[in-house]
Amino acid sequence: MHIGIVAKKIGLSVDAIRFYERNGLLPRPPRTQGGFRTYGENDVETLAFVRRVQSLGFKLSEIRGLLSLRGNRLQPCAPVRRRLEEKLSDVQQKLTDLHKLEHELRLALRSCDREMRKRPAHCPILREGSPRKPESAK
Amino acid sequence: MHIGIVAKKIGLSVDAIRFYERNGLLPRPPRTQGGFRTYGENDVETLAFVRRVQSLGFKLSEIRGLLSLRGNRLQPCAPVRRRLEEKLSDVQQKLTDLHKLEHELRLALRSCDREMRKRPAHCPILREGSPRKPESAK
DNA sequence: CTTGACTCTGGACTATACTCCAGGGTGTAG
DNA sequence: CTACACCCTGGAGTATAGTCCAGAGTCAAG
Repeated sequence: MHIGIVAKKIGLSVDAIRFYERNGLLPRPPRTQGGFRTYGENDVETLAFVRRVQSLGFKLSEIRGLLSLRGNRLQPCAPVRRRLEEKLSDVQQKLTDLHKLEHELRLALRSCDREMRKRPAHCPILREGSPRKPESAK
Repeated sequence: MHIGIVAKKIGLSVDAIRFYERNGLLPRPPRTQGGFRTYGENDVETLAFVRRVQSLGFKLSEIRGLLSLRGNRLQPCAPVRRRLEEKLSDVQQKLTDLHKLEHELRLALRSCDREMRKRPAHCPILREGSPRKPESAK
């Protein structure tokens, strides 16, 4: 299979596949005399695996680590589990942060609303520190 | 005030302040004969504002927009409100996405756990597509 | 005036995950 | 054999928010 076929099969760009190869996410495939890459089914599966764990929030650098586990004859669950747990706790941290942010935004909106009813042309958010004035006093 | 003092006051690096200036987040201050930037209190306030809205999740490019509102004599709440709402809905979208991701990760962990009890050396995550084998059949 | 701390500019570098390009070569159907 | 689609390499570019650097100049105290 030439690279374009593989790209179509898994919904990646040709460039992305070559990029993965350069970055050690896909082994260097055999070439034709002319230098064209020739892929087999297992390459397609590798790429599918990459996509899947990427959708679980793993970065390419982390996926490299997973792929090396995958290359062993024994495929122990434990290290994978550990990585999944780490990722889960990252996600939970982000959720916490975003919840806080949501709260902050709601507070800001509320302060906007209160002020808008009274003095709609004096936004309390904007007035936290005012811009350089044209040299009025002193 | 020289740049270093301002940097210390608001907890930014000197480089960051110059970076903000280059990117239109801070007006170009007057200079000494020797070319040193000289800042006033309003610059400190502007920078404090930048930090604050940044902590609300706004990017520098968005902050530029807010700053231009801030420059008006009238400081209408409505456009600020609109931006806050947009940001809130972005955050909510991200929360939704992350919740989904959390769910996916839990599923993956569970499938790992089930398998680990039975065949601890055959991770189901890794086995979704297997690596290139040394040319066995065909 | 000397010294030491500070500041100036311009440009390169960081990480992430790719995309896009030119200028050339290859594969294959007809 | 000729098209034409496809592929090759290497390098540049994208967005984000800065950091770090060299080499030079400046400020303020003593």
